[in-house]
Amino acid sequence: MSKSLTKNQILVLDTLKAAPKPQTAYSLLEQLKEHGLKAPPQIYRALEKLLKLGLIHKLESINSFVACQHSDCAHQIAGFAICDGCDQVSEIIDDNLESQIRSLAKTAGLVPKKSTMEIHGLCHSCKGSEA
Amino acid sequence: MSKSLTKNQILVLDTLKAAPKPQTAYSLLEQLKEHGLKAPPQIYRALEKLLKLGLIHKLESINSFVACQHSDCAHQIAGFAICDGCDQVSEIIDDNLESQIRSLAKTAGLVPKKSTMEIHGLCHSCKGSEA
DNA sequence: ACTATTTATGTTATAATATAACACTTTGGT
DNA sequence: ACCAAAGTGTTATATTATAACATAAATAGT
Repeated sequence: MSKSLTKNQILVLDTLKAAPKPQTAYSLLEQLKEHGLKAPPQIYRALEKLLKLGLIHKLESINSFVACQHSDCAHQIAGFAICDGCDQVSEIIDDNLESQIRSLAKTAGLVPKKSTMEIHGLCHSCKGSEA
Repeated sequence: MSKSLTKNQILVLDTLKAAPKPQTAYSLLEQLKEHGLKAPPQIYRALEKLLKLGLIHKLESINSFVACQHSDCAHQIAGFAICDGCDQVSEIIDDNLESQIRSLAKTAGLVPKKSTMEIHGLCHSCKGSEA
């Protein structure tokens, strides 16, 4: 029943898992050309499926994708801390965040389905080496 | 000293203020053609300035822009509740959210600069009229 | 096993979003 | 008046994402 992934989906997921930082669809395509992938839809379709499965996340603010750093975020609400210096991203799962979001949604009269939370800034190491 | 806005900036801001829902750069351009605007950079440049002034916000998850619903969000952290049914957006300013974000950033070892928080779902009215 | 249905594939083309670069003008400060 | 900073108009192009179509593979129902 736990349908296994297809070749393209595995290629994309493995590339994301191996990447040190978020990748755009086109950078994935570039890397996967040597594996026979040729056109954007092949990437976008795999990404779409992986997103639905909660195996990867899209960072909306930088049009990029990362592998989920936890086992499976299918129904979790995650936050992301993104360093604008080195592009390092950490995924934050936090119960408070989740309840906070529910409460905000309620205040706004919205039945929440999906949410994105992305914090940009500088990590300590990049902060240190500023001009 | 409080530099006033230029013609293009005012056009874009007024259009956003008058809009019932978030607008893309290109829909703004379309609407402002009758006022003489002709090319994307004219819109994007105005948007960039208005963002910097905190007079508008960008909704990263839908590549769209809204006028700030408060006086001036220059240094505030705002959340957005977006109805996927009718595109209605409400802007949420919440002290808890702000401190939550600071705390998450701290946990991730990040000095925060800017953040986005967007909740998608259905408003009560759209929820009611579902299939 | 056969058939229908769904899901994925490969491909070409194009849509939608955003910026680079350049020549010129306006604005504000001293 | 002069300089510097910010804005303008314009053309071209980069980047991100999807439509559409023909085919193939996997899944499920009977």
